[in-house]
Amino acid sequence: MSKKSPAAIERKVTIHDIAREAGVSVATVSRTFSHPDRVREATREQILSICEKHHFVADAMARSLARRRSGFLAVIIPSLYNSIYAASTQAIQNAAEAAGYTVLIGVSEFSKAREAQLIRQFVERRVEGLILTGADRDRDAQQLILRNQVPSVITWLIPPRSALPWVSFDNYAAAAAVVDHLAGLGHRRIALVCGRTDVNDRALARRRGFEARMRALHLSFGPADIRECEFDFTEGRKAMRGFLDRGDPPTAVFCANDIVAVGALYECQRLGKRVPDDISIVGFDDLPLAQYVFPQLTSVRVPAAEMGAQAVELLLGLIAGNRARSRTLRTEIVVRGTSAPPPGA
Amino acid sequence: MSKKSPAAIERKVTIHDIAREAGVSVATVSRTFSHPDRVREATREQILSICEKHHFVADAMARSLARRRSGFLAVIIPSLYNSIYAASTQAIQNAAEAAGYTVLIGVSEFSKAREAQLIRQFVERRVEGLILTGADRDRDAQQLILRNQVPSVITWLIPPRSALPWVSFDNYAAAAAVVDHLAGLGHRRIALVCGRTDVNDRALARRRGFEARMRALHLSFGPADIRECEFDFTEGRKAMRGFLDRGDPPTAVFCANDIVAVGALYECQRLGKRVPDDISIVGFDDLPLAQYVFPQLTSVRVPAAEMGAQAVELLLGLIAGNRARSRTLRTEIVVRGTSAPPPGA
DNA sequence: CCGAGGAATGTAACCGGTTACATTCGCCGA
DNA sequence: TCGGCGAATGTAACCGGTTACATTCCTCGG
Repeated sequence: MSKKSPAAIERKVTIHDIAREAGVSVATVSRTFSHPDRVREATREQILSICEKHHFVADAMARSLARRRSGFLAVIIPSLYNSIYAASTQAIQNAAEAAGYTVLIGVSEFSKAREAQLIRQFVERRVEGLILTGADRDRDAQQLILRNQVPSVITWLIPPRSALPWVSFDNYAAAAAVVDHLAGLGHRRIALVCGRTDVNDRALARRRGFEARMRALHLSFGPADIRECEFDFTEGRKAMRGFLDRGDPPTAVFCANDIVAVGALYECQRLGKRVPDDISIVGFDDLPLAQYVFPQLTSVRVPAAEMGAQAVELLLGLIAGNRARSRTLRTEIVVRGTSAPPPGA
Repeated sequence: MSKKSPAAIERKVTIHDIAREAGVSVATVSRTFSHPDRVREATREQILSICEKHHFVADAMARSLARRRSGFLAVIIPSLYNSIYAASTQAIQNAAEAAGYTVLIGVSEFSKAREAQLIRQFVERRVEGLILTGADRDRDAQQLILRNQVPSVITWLIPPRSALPWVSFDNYAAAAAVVDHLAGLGHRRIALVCGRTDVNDRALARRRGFEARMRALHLSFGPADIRECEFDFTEGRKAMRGFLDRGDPPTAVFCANDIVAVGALYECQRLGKRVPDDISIVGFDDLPLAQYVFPQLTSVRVPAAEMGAQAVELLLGLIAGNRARSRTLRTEIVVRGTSAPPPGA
């Protein structure tokens, strides 16, 4: 139907063009989209058909500016590689989408500087809300959030004391529960492999939980029983190797991350150590991966998707002006094939 | 220094506020950020210190509108769970960031409708460039891209014929190479497990490559030798079970995805089939996971990060008005412990 | 001493929408 | 017949920046 116009030179069509062609004012065109009920049906249909004809797509940036609402929510996660964040991020996406928001995803790569940069970018973009991972961040970035009063929620950690609300499970308690599980099976010598506590406050919380419960149960452990490393398969192997090389290796190893746990498991198998007969291994996160290995990995299930969804819910409340009500979610140990009583028990 | 003003009522500070306080025009304030060299140093420093004092953060949306440049690049991937996309996406992020762009990530969840919706959103946001996965998409969405002349690049697939340029490896050839590898080891009965070819044109390309090379080598195969399924561990187990239950199972199984391959491997181990002695398995993507299992998985390495980086490079060229030069990247079979000559060879 | 010319800054239009308020218009009841 | 009222639409300011062009102010050579 439509005669081809010289597409090459065609400037982007605006509501002014539409208004001119329809013989109405820009206000009417605008209303056709924003408040259709306030435009007579005949007018509306005529305008819509002209828009159709020119493939008009309204400029969301201009709209955001005029409405003083960006329509953006942002989330910052440490890594795309660890698929545990996929679950929470996807849940965030879905919940945000349902509420009409677009989600900006920032990946900090465990760097405070990078995270600060992302936060600044997001504030510049005037995100309406922000979902953060952990609570340990650059001072200026934190100030930026507070001063600009960007509604924010902390996830993956219950912050010790924070100006910001949270939706998270309790890393400290979850780690302590793993110690209970292993001690309950009869283990006395339990080692820990966790993330780098200097750049990762979630790892720190897990470590503290482990240490506290070990002490409470009068189970002795020394510096050699605790290893910090990146979330990496090879690191898990190395850590396990380190334990096994000792004169009196632990009978159980708690890896505060499944990838590391699988690395540890692999190393045991390579060295002829039977899991769980000779040594028990417990992971954390309950990634799909935990079920892919043989024997399947005992791990701590974390409510990632639920956390994401609830974080958005809380955030929407904050944006609407409600008071913040932090939420603590439950974790659960999924006992599978890598944890059993110690040898000779 | 600064006297506390009633923070609660404080409206967001704009360049007008800054200009007033500094006794200059808004143009000078704007220039202080956009063209610092065009402002006298004394003036600039005074303005900057006032900005500092009020924690002024320029509004990126207003800036985008005025400059007619959103500063957004967008990428659409099918899933966050498959960590192979993490690598390309991260590379895209880094390259885009380096060029001063912010990346919008869209997850289509293998749905054409969802993808179309994302594309529309991105066009509304006036993204300056778009990185797509595959070439099989909603007609209207495709039209939207073309008519609005959004610079775009297709990744993960070399499109059969497309108006859009691509940066990808060759799924068809890579699958054929796997057949060569297995046939070279002496296998004659080779089965395939691949993704759902109705919603995934990358899976289709792999399947076609498999079929073509099998025929070229005069290796017979029937419908029972090919299974399509989701990228899922359990699906891999089921598929392998299906093959093993037959009277004459294949001696090699090519899984066009590592997750599925690991599922297949797991099922073999569970049923007492030795890999690779009794049966060979080859995966695709060479995820980190491939090295986590025992024996380690033979798989096809795909240049995900390189693809992402080059896609951005091409995109930046397109945005700058250069002609599109599609690029084809190389894949490589990484031979590990799951592929060997068939029994009795 | 004067005018040219460049540096610094100001003026105001503009980006593409939204919306408060004003205006127009038709209909209805008094 | 007329004022009032609500629905439909128009007018124009505004969102918060950018920038072309104009203006002001110096410096300096002739």
